[in-house]
Amino acid sequence: MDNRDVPNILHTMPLFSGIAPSELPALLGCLAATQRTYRKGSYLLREGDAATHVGILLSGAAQIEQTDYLGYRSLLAQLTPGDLFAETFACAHVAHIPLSVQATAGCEALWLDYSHVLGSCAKACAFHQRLIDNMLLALSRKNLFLNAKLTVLSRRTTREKLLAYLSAEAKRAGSLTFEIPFNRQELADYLSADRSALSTELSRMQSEGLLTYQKNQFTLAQKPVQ
Amino acid sequence: MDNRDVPNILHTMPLFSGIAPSELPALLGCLAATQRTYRKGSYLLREGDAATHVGILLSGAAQIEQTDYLGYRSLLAQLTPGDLFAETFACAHVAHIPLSVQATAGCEALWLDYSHVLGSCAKACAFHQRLIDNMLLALSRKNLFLNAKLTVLSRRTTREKLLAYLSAEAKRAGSLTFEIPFNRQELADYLSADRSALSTELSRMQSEGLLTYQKNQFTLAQKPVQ
DNA sequence: GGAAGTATGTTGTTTTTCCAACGAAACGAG
DNA sequence: CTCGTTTCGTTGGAAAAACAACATACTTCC
Repeated sequence: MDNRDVPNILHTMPLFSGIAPSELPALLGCLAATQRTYRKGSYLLREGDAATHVGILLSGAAQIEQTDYLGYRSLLAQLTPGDLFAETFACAHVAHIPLSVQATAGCEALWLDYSHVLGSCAKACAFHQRLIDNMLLALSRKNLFLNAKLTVLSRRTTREKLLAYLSAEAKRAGSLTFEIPFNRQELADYLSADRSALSTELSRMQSEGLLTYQKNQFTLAQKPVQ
Repeated sequence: MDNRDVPNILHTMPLFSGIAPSELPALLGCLAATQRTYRKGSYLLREGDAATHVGILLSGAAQIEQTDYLGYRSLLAQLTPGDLFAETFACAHVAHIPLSVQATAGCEALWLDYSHVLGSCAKACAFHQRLIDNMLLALSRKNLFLNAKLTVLSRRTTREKLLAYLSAEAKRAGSLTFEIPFNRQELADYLSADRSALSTELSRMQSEGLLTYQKNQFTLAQKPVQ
């Protein structure tokens, strides 16, 4: 792949961080990278396809869908340029992709052969190793994110979910006072709860002295002495 | 590390799968592996420790604990011999471990320096690459597991959680009839629901014709014609 | 076989959440 | 400033889940 052909967006992707733009063409060559264009409505991946490649959305938009055994479809994610997809299945040696990726607009995707990602190239290039590091980084970060969300969602009541979420945020901020990146509706969605019930629970907790808040700024009360 | 000193359990660990027992001593040397013994009650890792190493529990038992910002402790996992721990933080380049690992019995652990895991060794050994592959495999498998659980837990009602879980199991089994690996209490725990409410919901769904079950064997009804 | 223990289902009550609807406050555009 | 829009809190009734308590299998172990 010629230097001029390397899409700009790759330079800002976490997957290629630490790799000089000048090295990218050689690396993409190593990886047997191929680029394809898709029309709106066409499929980048179909359920059952072999999980041999890692995809990168370069431009346009696409969405990930899953169909359960009864035929009900659900939307798992919206992809925007720079997003990686299908990487988990390639890494996990899953034979067949259990979901579909459909273009919601005309789009372009770059495909990397996972066996080339993993197998060190004949030239044993240093940036190849960096790529693997970045891949491990991406997977483990996603892991941490999923774990954090799971810790919250495994609580049963809205109050417990809130306390789990807020104390995690306090720990991250290193302070009992902190801001959250969600508005009420987004927080309710994150906690899988109803927005109005969430509002009610929050004001109840405030009246009980568990916490105080204004807009997105929360302050947790100290742990009561036991 | 001498051949005789390689703990047997390593030979059956996914992390070392595909690596011949005869190669293990050299690999462990590459990785600067060190072994330590811990007394019951002592800590293998304390919150705030640097995340530079990956741990493997060789014998005994330990548990992973987390303390939230208010000082409440919660138990995250019980470790048994062969379990990997702290690997996500090392891979994710998290500076400080946000949890503690305490020995619940006398135990032994093997520590691998993550920078050695990643950096290919001077000898560019083939089994080193296999190790990285295994690490990616482990992380992505965990990822798939967390994702599956999250898909279920993000449903709000017990009925929706059940349908999400059961249809995922049906898809995995490739049949509308399948067995689940949980008893009722375990299923309730997995779904973050109450066992008796779960039982009630199951029999209600059966009476509505959504599914049938005996013990752990479930059969989902066909999707109703729309 | 029988006793003890475990797993599952059932029932009625209490608690919590959902839902729909509304009002107040904040915000932005014209 | 005013009008529309969005966000947030509040309310009351409906729905769902939790909870406690008990009944009924099914196991296991002696």
